[in-house]
Amino acid sequence: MSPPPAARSATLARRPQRADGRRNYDNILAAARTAFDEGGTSASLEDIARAAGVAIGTLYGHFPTREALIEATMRDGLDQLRASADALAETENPAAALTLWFRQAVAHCSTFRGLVGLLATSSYDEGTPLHHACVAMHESCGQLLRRAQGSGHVRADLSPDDLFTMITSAAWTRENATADHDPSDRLIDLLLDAIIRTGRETSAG
Amino acid sequence: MSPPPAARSATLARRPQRADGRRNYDNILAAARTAFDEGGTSASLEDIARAAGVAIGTLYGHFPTREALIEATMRDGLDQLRASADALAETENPAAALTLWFRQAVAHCSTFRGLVGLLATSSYDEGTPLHHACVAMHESCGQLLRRAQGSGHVRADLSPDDLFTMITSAAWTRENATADHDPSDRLIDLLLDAIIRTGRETSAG
DNA sequence: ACCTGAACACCGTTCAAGT
DNA sequence: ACCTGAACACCGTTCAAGT
Repeated sequence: MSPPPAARSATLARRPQRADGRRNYDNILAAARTAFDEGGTSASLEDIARAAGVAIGTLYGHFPTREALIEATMRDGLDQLRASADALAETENPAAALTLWFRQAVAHCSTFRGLVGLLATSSYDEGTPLHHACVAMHESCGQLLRRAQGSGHVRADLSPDDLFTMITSAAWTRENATADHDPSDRLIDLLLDAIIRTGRETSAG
Repeated sequence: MSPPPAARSATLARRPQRADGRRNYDNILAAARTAFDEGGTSASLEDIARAAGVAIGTLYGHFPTREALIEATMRDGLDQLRASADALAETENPAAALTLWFRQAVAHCSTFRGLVGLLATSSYDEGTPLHHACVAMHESCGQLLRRAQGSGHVRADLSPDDLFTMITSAAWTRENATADHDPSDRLIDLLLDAIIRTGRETSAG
């Protein structure tokens, strides 16, 4: 009765087989990155198609929804973020690993204006293109958090979800920052201060 | 050479003198509150005009920009928030006053989806309709913060701007919450934990 | 398998004409 | 002073026709 697994990811963009399709796909993605970078995730799709040199129907053929296009532009970056968590989980100082990854995660989530809002709503909404990315981020949060808590440097009552909320709220603050005034770094310091207890057991508890 | 004070607030909506205009103004405001409540601050202005029983031109006549309309729907609420800060500044427990007002401020800033984003960008952008509200909030932050810091219950390196950033980030988190999952209360607790030091000097330091 | 662009729907905003 | 609604511009989205 339930839909096959493929149906869940039916809205996800896939790089086409044919050479001309792949070229268009890549051009649209490149144009989208530029447009989202300048105008946020609500940038005009017609402008993106025009900049990519394709008809608007071609854009929709590859990316059925705006969110699918956004997801595709972020896929590599979010894969990198997960890889970074895996690598940091092997380093010697769990608290330092957590704080470093926290800052990386905030940077990734504030890549485009509007992105973090999508991440926040995708987190508990299965079937959205960005849901998978949110699950991956939760897993990375848990991975680094458990180790940091095990070493006694991070308050034990903190959940991966708490960490995710802190990251997205800081990313939203950065998203709204201007060159003149960016309170996000200070907010990150305050948030990390709230959860990290330095100078406890030095290492292997 | 600089424009007269009136020019600054030229974009602010004013309740008209004539009876028919005042009736339309009030109807538009009521319709806007309903629409923003349901669809966020990007709700259709044509729908609002229709619900208010006026032509679209009438809406623009009273509220030259979307932001002016949003500001008008929030004016009373934000005045109340300032009055609440003034009242709480007279109570005996400065730390309790600060935490209580913090929660009230978060609630006000998350009245409509999209509002807090406007507040964040209006904060350092003079001439926007909501700038005055942001200045008022900063003043309330400073008022309650100074007293709480004076009593030794709040870390001394915290600025009114830090507090404002914390409030908006929590409000954004609430804005994106669903009935199933609202991490904003927990985030508020973590943020307040980060700045409040309970059990120090009990009262008059 | 993929591309095209006309067609439709919808909305923001302005403004000349009205009372 | 205030109201009206047609007019224009712009964009999202679909789909029949093409290669």
